[in-house]
Amino acid sequence: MFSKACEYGIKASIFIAISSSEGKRVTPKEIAEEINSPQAFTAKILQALVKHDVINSVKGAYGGFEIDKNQINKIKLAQIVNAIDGDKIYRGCGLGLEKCDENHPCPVHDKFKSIRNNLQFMLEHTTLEELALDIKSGASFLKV
Amino acid sequence: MFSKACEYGIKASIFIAISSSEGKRVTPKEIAEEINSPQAFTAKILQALVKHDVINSVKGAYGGFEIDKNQINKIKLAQIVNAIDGDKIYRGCGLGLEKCDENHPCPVHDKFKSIRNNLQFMLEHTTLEELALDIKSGASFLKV
DNA sequence: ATTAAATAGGATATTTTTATCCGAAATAAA
DNA sequence: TTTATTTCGGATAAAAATATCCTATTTAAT
Ligand code: FES
Ligand code: FES
Repeated sequence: MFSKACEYGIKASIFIAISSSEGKRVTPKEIAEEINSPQAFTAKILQALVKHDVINSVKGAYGGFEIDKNQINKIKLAQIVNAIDGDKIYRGCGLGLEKCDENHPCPVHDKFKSIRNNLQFMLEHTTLEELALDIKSGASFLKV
Repeated sequence: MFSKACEYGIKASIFIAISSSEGKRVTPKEIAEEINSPQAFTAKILQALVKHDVINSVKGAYGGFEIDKNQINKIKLAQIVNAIDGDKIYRGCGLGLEKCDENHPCPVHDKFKSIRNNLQFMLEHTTLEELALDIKSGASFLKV
């Protein structure tokens, strides 16, 4: 469904959101440990998220990654997925035709489109805040 | 969403279904042309579909691939996906946790599960026959 | 200024997926 | 029986995704 890079990106963002809500910046090392991901690869993904203004980075000593506290309830999963995997989830054809086109649909277009719309709606309406809250309360987990 | 191999497998199966309904066997060459896929790679996928009893192969001159005429309305997309990509679509965690587990859910488990269930239902209820009919009538397309 | 800690980013390596190639085995027709 | 055609299956090759490594740059504290 999502690429590994995207999975790491989502989990990392949730962890950064939690830390930022507690006023702490975090390093790629801490993040990788918390979400059980390869550190250097995760660092690359964090760069992409910074470039797309999902998270913020502070260079130098006492630096790290953070998210503006009052942005946490505004950031949607869709932004993260879009920053890393692009919009091929929405634009691409489920059977690999050049593009998904109402006027030249593949055999599963209608059925696929409805599922994809559900996915899109979910991504566009799920905030980092709600996911972070579930982690904090122990209702969900970032690793194992 | 699906692997390339799976996309080719689905499109190939639809084309074989159409040909078989007209009493014709087809070769990997014809299939690859019809679905715009790499021939040798497609042939490998056809082998997997044969092994999983989705399609039938006849070796030797005048041989090729076919589907038992009165099976076309019984074969579900789920069988093809399962033959090629396995059951990781259903079993796997959306965020890459070791397994998708109600008692140890990832942050998107609930939301993801409902979408995945829709997908599963769609795959388990869509037959090769209905997809083949749409191609025949010109309502959908296998390439470009 | 110097130092230590941190991100940025290029280069490279590994693994997985996708794709190609070729010879062996099977089969129908001549 | 010979030949032509076709699937089967193993061995590679190429491309993409994932992962690692190393150096440069930035920055806060001393
Ligand atoms: S054309 Fe294939 S999903 Fe729309
Ligand atoms: S645990 Fe992640 S989808 Fe179920």
